[in-house]
Formats: sequence, structure tokens, C-alpha cells
Amino acid sequence: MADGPPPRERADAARNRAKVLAAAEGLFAAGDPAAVTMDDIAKAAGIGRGTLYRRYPDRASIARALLDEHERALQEQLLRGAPPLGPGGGAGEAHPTPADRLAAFYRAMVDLLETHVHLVLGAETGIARFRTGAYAFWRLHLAHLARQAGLPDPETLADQLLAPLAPELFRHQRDSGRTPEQITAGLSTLAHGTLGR
Amino acid sequence: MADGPPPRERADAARNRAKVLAAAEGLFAAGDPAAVTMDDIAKAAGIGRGTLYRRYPDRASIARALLDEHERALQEQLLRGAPPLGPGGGAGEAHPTPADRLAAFYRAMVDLLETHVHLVLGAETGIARFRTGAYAFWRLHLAHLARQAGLPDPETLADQLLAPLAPELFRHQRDSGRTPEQITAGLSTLAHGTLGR
DNA sequence: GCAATAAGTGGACACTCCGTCCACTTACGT
DNA sequence: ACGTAAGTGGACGGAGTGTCCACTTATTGC
Repeated sequence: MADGPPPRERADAARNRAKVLAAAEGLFAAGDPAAVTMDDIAKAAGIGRGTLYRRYPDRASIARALLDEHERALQEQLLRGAPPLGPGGGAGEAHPTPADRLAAFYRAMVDLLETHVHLVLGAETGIARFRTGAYAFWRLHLAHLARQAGLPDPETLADQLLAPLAPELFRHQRDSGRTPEQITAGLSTLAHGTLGR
Repeated sequence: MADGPPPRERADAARNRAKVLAAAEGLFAAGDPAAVTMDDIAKAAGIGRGTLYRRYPDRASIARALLDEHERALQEQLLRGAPPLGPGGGAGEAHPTPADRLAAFYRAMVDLLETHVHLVLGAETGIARFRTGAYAFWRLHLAHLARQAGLPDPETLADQLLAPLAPELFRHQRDSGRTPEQITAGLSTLAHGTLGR
């Protein structure tokens, strides 16, 4: 049952993967990410459909590959970073309130969305968003904060506190002329109202 | 420029419209509403594709036709119904607080979703949700409440307070075993936290 | 009743995208 | 240099979309 040593990726395959990611990034950023087809990506990368499908089963997996490192960086900060994003309580560090940590999380997510909405929209469409590992992580974090704040049913509330970060809403608000600062301010109101003054 | 008298709908056309709506209702309720195709609906209604497209340009417009009356009833209640859903202040009526009205709205929307999620999911997919007349109405209502509560930037906040009612989230929460009561309770926490104690 | 006519009908068509398959090519270990 | 397994790309069948148009049918005025 022991896995053999992982067979190394061939040089041409690695080259093609890089071409795919670069091409996809461009296409997602250019227009409506939901309208990008696997065909488009293959053409833009200069490879055949079969080659593309060999590594990526659909558009979402490509977008997620591009998004992963950014999300992982934020997850790291939530677990071990400085307060108010991280938990604090280290040497000379105050314990931030749950409300402050939620507001800081909101701010960080707005930053991430501002830079990468096109990728998030390429990756998560509708109900599939809730099945991603990233969503599970955010949800766990918010449930933890809600529990700390002494609120009932923190899991249910976590989903509801995550909802205003839906990429479609963010896009809609930005397209309607709202600035990232306005959006962050609104979320901050929500955070402090719900988790404590 | 004067419109002539609206030409009456022919009897066979009316009959077919009824067949379409009945068939579509059944299909939406049966499985994944997003997976229902125009072909399916035409087949189930026993009519041709051309006939279907004559009246409804896409699946969403059919779902909206089915949904409209339910939403209109709620809109009526918000404007002129009894408090806390309506504004109150009539004979022997107290003025409900904005937080109470928001909580009542949340409760009513959860009821509506519980009965008709399949239609809402058939009608509103992703970013298109924000372009519907219904969304504009809810948004206006919530912005009004936020303004009454003395909060800054009520428009931005209105979008964010509407986000936890996203049909995809509702479906996800129900599928995860949450009851409508749990969902309403969470939203109530949100309402009272944000718009006042 | 019986045209005349405008509304309504349905299936064929051209198109796009999807996902798979497989004969061919190329990189890598020996 | 050679064998082989990984990698490649385009052809293919299937599903869905939206349009088009020759035919059918309800309605209106006589």
C-alpha cells in the first residue's frame, strides 16, 4: 500500500502548466471570469484541449490554483499573525476582542478581494463556494470568534457573517461605485454590532 | 407614440403558458433548479422549443414569473402591513424599532425561501440577482431602516445585510441540517446587533 | 358560417462548449 | 542509443442554446 516515490513532473509538462496559469490569469482579469472557457484557456496557452484537461478538470481548479497561495498567506496570519488579525496574547501583546478580530478579518478579505476578485469569481460559482476548503477555514474562524463573544449557535452565525464577503456581492458593490473603504466600513459596523460594542 | 389597445392573448397561447408554468414549477421543485434546461421545460409542457422561447427568453424569466406574486405580497406587507413588518403608527399601533422591523423582514424572507428556494435558485444566479427589481426593493427597505437607526452609509450596509439571505446560502444551511428557526435566530442576532439593541 | 389575417406553433438548423479518447511525440533513466 | 512511460493535441460525440420560418389555428368583421 506504500506509495512509490512521486514521479517527477516532466519538463515539458511543467512548461505547459506555467503557460496555462499565465494565460488563465490574463483571461480571468480581462473580462467576465465566468465566461472564460476551457477552450479559451487552451488557445491562449497555445496547447491542445487534451493537454489542458490532463491536469485541470475544469475552470474552477485553475482559478483555485492561482488563488491558493494568497489565501494560505491570510490563513497563516489568522492562526499565528500579530493581533488584531492573529490571536495575540504573546509577549507584550494585548488580547484583541472578537469584534476587533472580525473587523480585521473583514478588512483583510476586502484587500484580497480587491486584488483577486476575478480569480475568486473564476473559482467559486454559487453553491460550490461552500464546499471549498477555504470556505471551511473562514467559517471555522468566524464560529470561533462568535463563540468567544458568547453568542448562541456560532456555526449558523458564522455562515451569515461570511455572506457579505460573497465575491458576487463585492463585485456588484465595486461596480456600483462603492470604494473598498466604504465596504470595509460597513463590514466594521456589522462586526462591532454583532460581536460586541 | 400612443400604444394601441393591448392585443388580447390567444386562447391556445394562454393554455400553453399555463402548461409551461405548471411544468416548470414541477421541474424546479424536483431537483437542481440550475440544471433545468429550456428543452426539459418544453418537453415537460408538451410544446416545441420555438413556442417556449416566444414568451420566455430564458429559465430565469420563467422562475421569476412563478415567484413574482409571492414577492409582491411581501412587498405590500412591508409598505402597508401591520407592524413589526409594516411601519406601524396607525390607530393604536406602536412604532416598531428599525431592528425589530429588520428581524421581522428576515423572518418573512426565511419563510418565503423555505417555501420557494427552488424558484429563487431558478431565477437568480450569481451576479444577476442584484439586477432584479425584487432585490432593488429589499435593498431600498433595508437602507431605509439603516438610515432610521442612524447608521452611516445605509446603502452599502443594506447590501451587506441582505447578503445572508442569498438563496445559495439558505440552501446550503438547510442542506447542512440547520432548521429555519436556527437561521431566523441567527439573523435576529444580526439585526439587533447592527441596528440597535 | 366564412373568409381574411394576425398570432401562435414546433421542429430543423447552426453554433458553442464540454469532456473523452487515442494515435503520435518527447523527455528521461539506464 | 534505446525503451518506455508521461505527455500532447486534435478529432469526435453529446448536450444545450437561440433563431428561423413554413405551417396551423383562433379571432374578427362581414
